[in-house]
Amino acid sequence: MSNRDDIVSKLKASGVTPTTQRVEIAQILFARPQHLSAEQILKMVNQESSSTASKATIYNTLGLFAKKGLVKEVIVDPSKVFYDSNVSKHFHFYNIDSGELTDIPADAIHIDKLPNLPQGTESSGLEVIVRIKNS
Amino acid sequence: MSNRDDIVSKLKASGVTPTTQRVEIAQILFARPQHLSAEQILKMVNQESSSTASKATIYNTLGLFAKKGLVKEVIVDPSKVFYDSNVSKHFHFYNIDSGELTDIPADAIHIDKLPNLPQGTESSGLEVIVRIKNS
DNA sequence: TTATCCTGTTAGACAAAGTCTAGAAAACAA
DNA sequence: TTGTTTTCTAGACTTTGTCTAACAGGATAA
Ligand SMILES: [Mn+2]
Ligand SMILES: [Mn+2]
Ligand SMILES: [Zn+2]
Ligand SMILES: [Zn+2]
Repeated sequence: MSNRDDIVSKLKASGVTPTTQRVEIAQILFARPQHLSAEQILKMVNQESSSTASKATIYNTLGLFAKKGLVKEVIVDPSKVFYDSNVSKHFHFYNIDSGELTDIPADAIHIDKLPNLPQGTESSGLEVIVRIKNS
Repeated sequence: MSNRDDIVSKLKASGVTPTTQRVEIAQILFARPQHLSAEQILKMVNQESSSTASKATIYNTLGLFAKKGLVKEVIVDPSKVFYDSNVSKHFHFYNIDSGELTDIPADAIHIDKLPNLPQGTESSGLEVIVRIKNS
């Protein structure tokens, strides 16, 4: 998924017009499963890449990707959102000392008995976060 | 737990000097199990109360209460932290449409098989968030 | 071709949450 | 009381993220 044509196809398949900026951002994100903040992506686009993108475009694009299901927002740190390029079911360790976010495979946690949702609502995602600290 | 003396005892028991401002904030928080943001508490202290407190004191106090285990920070909304006056084990629904945070009793979810923690780390809390939306 | 339209990008102003600083006020100890 | 420490405070500051209004550039119509 690091090939430029694959990225373009992936965006098209999700109904996202593959502009220069979006393809740049997607190439960074989809190079491998990872957790990046908007600020990190902004820096990466404007350092390692040929083309550039503004802050507004970074946020617009990440919001669009999230809406289209291409990335998942992970909210574990009050100071910034992480964008996760792995959208398959999995959970997270969050190291509160280092700020490091790491994956827990879906099959490493088993949840039986989920509660009934409140009236008039439907599920929009299940999150499990194991906060850890250095010992 | 709405009695002023009880609040003072509770703070002392946790090693927190019961100053005027801390007792005010604690009275609001511990009146019942609830989820409040720093801004909400700031407003409540300066409207419904005899004494007042500054923004810095609200944040200092909430940080202190969290460190002493009197409240639990709940991070589900990227724009603000919720302070939970219920520190016993339980989980949360977060309605992304309304911003409402509600409790899931501990016994409504059963998790067996928790993953091994990464080397050199220890657990600091397990969070389960069921994101919901209005249907 | 040229005008018009539409979508996306942009700089930078703006908003909101939270942190920090330096001085004032309380609380405390002797 | 006097000296010492802790707490409180206003407001400047930082950071993340949003908004606006202008602009670019490709598609399309005439
Ligand atoms: Mn924020
Ligand atoms: Mn509960
Ligand atoms: Zn992940
Ligand atoms: Zn709760």
